[in-house]
Amino acid sequence: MALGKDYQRQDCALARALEVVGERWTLLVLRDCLFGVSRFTDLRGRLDIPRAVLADRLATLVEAGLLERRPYRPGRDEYLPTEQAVALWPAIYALREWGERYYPPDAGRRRFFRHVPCDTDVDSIGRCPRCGEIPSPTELETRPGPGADRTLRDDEVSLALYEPHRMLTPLP
Amino acid sequence: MALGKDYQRQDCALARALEVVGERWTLLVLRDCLFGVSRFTDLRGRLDIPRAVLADRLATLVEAGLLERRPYRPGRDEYLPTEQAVALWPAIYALREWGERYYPPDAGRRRFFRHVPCDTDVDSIGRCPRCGEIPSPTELETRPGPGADRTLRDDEVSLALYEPHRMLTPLP
DNA sequence: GTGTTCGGTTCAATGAACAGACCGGAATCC
DNA sequence: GGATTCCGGTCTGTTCATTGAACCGAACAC
Repeated sequence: MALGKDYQRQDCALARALEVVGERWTLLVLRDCLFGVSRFTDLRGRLDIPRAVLADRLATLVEAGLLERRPYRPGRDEYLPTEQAVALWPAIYALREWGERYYPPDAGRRRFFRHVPCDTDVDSIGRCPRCGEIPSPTELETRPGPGADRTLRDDEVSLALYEPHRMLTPLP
Repeated sequence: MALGKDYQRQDCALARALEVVGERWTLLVLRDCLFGVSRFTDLRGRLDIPRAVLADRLATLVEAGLLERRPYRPGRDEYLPTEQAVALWPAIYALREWGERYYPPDAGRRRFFRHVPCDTDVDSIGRCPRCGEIPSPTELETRPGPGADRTLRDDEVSLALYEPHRMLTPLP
């Protein structure tokens, strides 16, 4: 979100949320983090986002408590989603579903999410039709649908996501 | 969303959705439209948004098919949410809930939503505990909670929303 | 040592957001 | 019917975020 990332004088939970995750790129970064992407270079490879902006968004998210920064090798850090970021999944999923519904590819859905314990795809509100629960992403596996365009991206992360992948597990 | 409102080369329903509703102010405008606000001046009074930006967002939303522009008097138009905008409610609600949970006022929740046919408040995933359904906003009534700050705004719309109000009915 | 990759920071240019002035048509006041 | 007000914008100059490209230091790889 551009100029003035805050919404002063808005006594509203939505405005508070958007102050944290409403900036450009932020939700896409979080989506990838929930998929299991954690390194600067991998995020860069998948989102065509300027380095400076990615660095800024990651720092903002760490400060806001959505990501935890942790070295995975001396001098190299990775960014892992906290519980607060995981709690954002229903909102991300709802936006996804809306986009999938109103802007569908000709070939069909772009992506599916399966509730692993029940071996069942979740429905349009993110509920598992079998157990009736709304699973956390930790219990979901994602896989591409017929509408996925496999020619669009050839970075490592996107290639890995053309196969089924358990969410929140390291990628690629 | 600022500069470059599109996300090229992202084969992803979330990116599609954010291209439409991810710009700054857009979700707040839609939230108010779903509450029942429809006129330029009323939106201006409640969101401290520059006129030019509001005009731009409304035009964009009309073109995208989320709002319908309709004269309510010769020369004066109002903006009414379409079904596509109503379908965005689960996403807006999920973001709201996340904000309400992680950035709560000391006094408690800012706002409640009641499923009118069941006379029951919906839960954190927007479900009515009584009937088990996820109601459309057409069946919801909103009212302020103990965390609402009644001193913050004194525009007509906000004053009206300090009383219970059926969503999608004209306001103020 | 030399080269490469990673994870950034710095920089100038672009363009969106902002506050505030302006403006035209319709209704209202007198 | 003439002046005024209100509504729904547009226009203007300034501020600030985003962008792409260049740069940079630390850690390996050989």
